[in-house]
Amino acid sequence: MSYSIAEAARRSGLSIDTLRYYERIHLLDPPERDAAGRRAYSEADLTWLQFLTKLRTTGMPIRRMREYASLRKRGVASAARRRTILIEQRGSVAERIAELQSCLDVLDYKITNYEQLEQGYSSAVREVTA
Amino acid sequence: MSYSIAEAARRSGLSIDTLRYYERIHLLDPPERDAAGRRAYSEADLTWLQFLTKLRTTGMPIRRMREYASLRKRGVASAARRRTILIEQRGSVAERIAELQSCLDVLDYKITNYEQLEQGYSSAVREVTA
DNA sequence: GTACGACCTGGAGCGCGCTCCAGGTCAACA
DNA sequence: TGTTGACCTGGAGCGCGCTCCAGGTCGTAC
Repeated sequence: MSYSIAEAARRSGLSIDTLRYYERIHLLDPPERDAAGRRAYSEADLTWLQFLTKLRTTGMPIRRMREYASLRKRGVASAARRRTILIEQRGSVAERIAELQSCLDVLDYKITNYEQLEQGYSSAVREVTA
Repeated sequence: MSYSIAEAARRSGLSIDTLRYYERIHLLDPPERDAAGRRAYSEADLTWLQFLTKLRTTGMPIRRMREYASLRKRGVASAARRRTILIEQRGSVAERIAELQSCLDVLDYKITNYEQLEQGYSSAVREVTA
């Protein structure tokens, strides 16, 4: 089973342009081509794309994804290095979550203030007009 | 008490250039100037900068921060609208946290696999070489 | 009085991650 | 046979959020 670029885009959630772009920058190996020279993405290509989008969502820069991609081509020998990259990324995601949590607290505090203002608590005015 | 731009940068964690940039794009009202025409940031300026950096950390685009900033200048009348913006942002932060959590799960799964590989579980090879 | 360092301005430049475009090929269908 | 539509290529362009630069002004220290 293989997929046209449109189908691969639909399934991966990336745009057609982005798929070609990822190939150009060696994030994705060139997929097979059909008789007419059109890209035919394999199941494995899609799995890899899915993982790439996860990495992207974590905020991993493309340059780092490329490093990971190139290590992957070197097979099992590169497993330790790849693991290190993932562990680092896990750390940075955890940090980011903590950071967002703290922002969430600030937002909650502010929102509460606005609500108190709405309810006529004059003590909230100081905060809201600050 | 007022602060030089260098001091304000140090305290806010933003660069000097960024402070001037924020002023230029009306995220920050022009601070007072000292006798020599140099910026003199007030305590209130710093408080606002601190809040701005929180918003930025949540991923709020600058255009939206500008909207918030301009509402703030309109005083209490704009409080409801500002509250709405913050509530929306809280929602998007919560979503983002959830998304990151799910990425964390994927990373953990992958990392576990790499560790099993290291320990000689051949069943992990399939995953790692995929 | 001159050297220094912090600050000023307007404007150009940059890195990132796409996104769009022109001009072309090809297979399928009316 | 002609038109459509999906796909191709190489390369330019874009929006974001800064970041850097040249050339200038001030106040202080020697």
